[in-house]
Formats: sequence, C-alpha cells, structure tokens
Amino acid sequence: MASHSAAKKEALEPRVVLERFLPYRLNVLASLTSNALAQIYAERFGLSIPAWRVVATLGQYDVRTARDIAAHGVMHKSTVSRAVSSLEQRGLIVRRPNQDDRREELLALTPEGRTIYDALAPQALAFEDRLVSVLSPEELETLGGLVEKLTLHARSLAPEGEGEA
Amino acid sequence: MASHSAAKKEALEPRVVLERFLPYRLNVLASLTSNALAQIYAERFGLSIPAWRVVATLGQYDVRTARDIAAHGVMHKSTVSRAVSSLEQRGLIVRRPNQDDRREELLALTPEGRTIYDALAPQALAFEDRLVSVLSPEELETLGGLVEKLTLHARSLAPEGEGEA
DNA sequence: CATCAATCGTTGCCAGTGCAACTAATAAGG
DNA sequence: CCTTATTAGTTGCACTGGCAACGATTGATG
Repeated sequence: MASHSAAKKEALEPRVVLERFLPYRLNVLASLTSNALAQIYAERFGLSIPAWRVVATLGQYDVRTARDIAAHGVMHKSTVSRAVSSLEQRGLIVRRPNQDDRREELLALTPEGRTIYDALAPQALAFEDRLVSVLSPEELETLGGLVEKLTLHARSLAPEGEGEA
Repeated sequence: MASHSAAKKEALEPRVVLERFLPYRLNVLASLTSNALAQIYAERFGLSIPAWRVVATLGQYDVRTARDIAAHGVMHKSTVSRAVSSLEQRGLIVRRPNQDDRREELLALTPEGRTIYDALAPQALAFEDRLVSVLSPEELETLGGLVEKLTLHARSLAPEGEGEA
C-alpha cells in the first residue's frame, strides 16, 4: 500500500539508525559491562555469569529459590538449575527442600560461598564505581530512574518468562 | 588492612544490591528488550540476533566489512562470519572482495535482503516506540546521552575486542 | 626483496544455553 | 478422594557462540 519507490514522492523507506536505536545500544552497553565484569569473577573465581548471579543473589538475600533467581535476573530456569548444580558441587551453596512445599528448594551460600562473595562484592562495586565515574551523582540518579521505568515497562511487554545470560 | 569483622566496630561486609547494581540492571533490561525484539525477526523472518544485526547494519550503511559490523556491535568475529555465511546462502547479502585489500570483503544487501530489511525496519522502530512510550521526549533524550557517555567509557575500559550476542 | 608481524575472515572443537519433555509435588474441581 | 491442571526443578538434544588455530593477504623492518 505504501510507497513503492515509484511515484513522484520518492519516499525513502525508513531506516533504523543503530546509533540511536535503543535496544541495540542497550545491548552493546550491557555486553561491554558484562564482559568486563565477567573477567573479574571468571578469571579469579571461576564463576560463569549465571553462577555469579546466583551467588550475588544469595549474597544479598541469604535465602532464595531457583525460581526467584531466574525470574529476577531474566534467566532461563535450566540455566539457573545448572549453575546451582555446579555451585553445589563446588561447595559454595547448599540446597534445603522447603518443607512447606517440597517442590522447591531453598538455596543459601555456604561459609565458603560467603567468603567468595565477600571477596567479590567489593570488586564488583569498585568496577561499578569505575564505570559510572564519568557520570555525576545526579546523572547516575537520573539514569537509575529511567532504567527502572523502562525495565518495568519491558517486563510487561514480554509477559512470559524468558532468558539469556 | 580493612575490616575483618573482629574488632568492636562490627563492620558488615559490603553487599551488592542487585536492584541498584548498574551492570546487572543493564543486562536485565537489555535481555528483556532483546528477547522481545527477537520474537519479531526470528518468528517472522527466521533471523538470529547476529543475523539481524548484520542485516540492520547493512540496511543502514549499505556497504560494510564483517570486521566493522563485529566491532560496532561488540560481537565476536566468528559470530559475524557465520551469520554472514547463512545470510549469503539465503541470498540476502552478497560479498565482494575488496580489490584494494583482498583480505576483507565488502558486504551488502541483495534486493531480497533489502526487501526484508524494509519490512523489518518499521516493525523494529514501532517496537522501540512502544518501549520508550513510558518516557517523555526529554527523558528519552537524557537517557540517550547517558547511555552514550557510558558506552564510550565502557569501551575504553575493555580495550580488547570481545563479543557475545 | 626477504622476513617477520599484524589483520581479515574461516573453521574445528567444546562449553554453554534454550527448548521441550519429564518427574515430583501441590492445588483445584467435582 | 480421584482426576486434572499447575508449578519447581532436571535433563537430553540440538544449536549457538566463544576460543584458538589456521590460511591468505598486507604491512613493517632491515
């Protein structure tokens, strides 16, 4: 129906300008930060991205289920399941079946896991500080609010649980 | 040297609050948008994320090398190489050796590739509109500037070319 | 020129991950 | 209760994608 590059109007088809296309830019920025951060916990602690996320979640919340972690981090449940298995084998976390609902397992860091977390957390925060050092406190505050707003909206756009890492 | 949870100060080890930890939040947001966008070009056009990025780049720039696309999108060169092969087999792009430097190949969309791009671009832009509909024009402008600033800085933090997708 | 280094792109290999099917447990409905 | 639907988590399978080694070409050095 629309323009067919035939009539006199010569209406150019719209182009996506990647440098201004937000999904693309967000992915590039996320990749850059993710890769840089991964160097820290991969090289020094042998943690994959999903494993780090599990450790980070349990470090913050002490006890969570795998499902919580997956939903919170937009990861596939199988991804979390494997990360949990590997962390358990390494003795960094423990699983305890929830007696009120024996389908789910409550996860928590072991003392060794906590030790690693305590070593990692300052480095992660230091990395974040370096990353945002180009922003003023006000800019950082603004960015946080905008990201939050977009994330809430994006979650509503994709109701089903999906993931990556 | 620092706190050892021993003295009278009882200094709690620092914790990473994921809801405020920018790398995590950026990844969650990028995953959400990426997954939602991928539904469009995967289901309707059978394009993977790397393939879509190649098509999008060539759609915008007409001619680029694989290396350009990889560096621009923070993708591994092998990822781009395979996406290019698959797109070529499907007749969506053509490769032309650069006679000035026969190591590199100039990539461009075929008419069929351009047709797909012309069909995809409006949908991608419509998705972006929906995504940012929760932001005012000023907020969007602000966000763009902050993302740009952060991306430039993050690229300098990770000098070596790395990738994902 | 001859050699060595660097760069573009490809490919074999393997770790990682999404998907779908599965088990186990719980909830809902009759 | 018994049946059916739903949910938490696991796993086989296939595919994706990163890594590193490679071939081909170009550039840099002497």
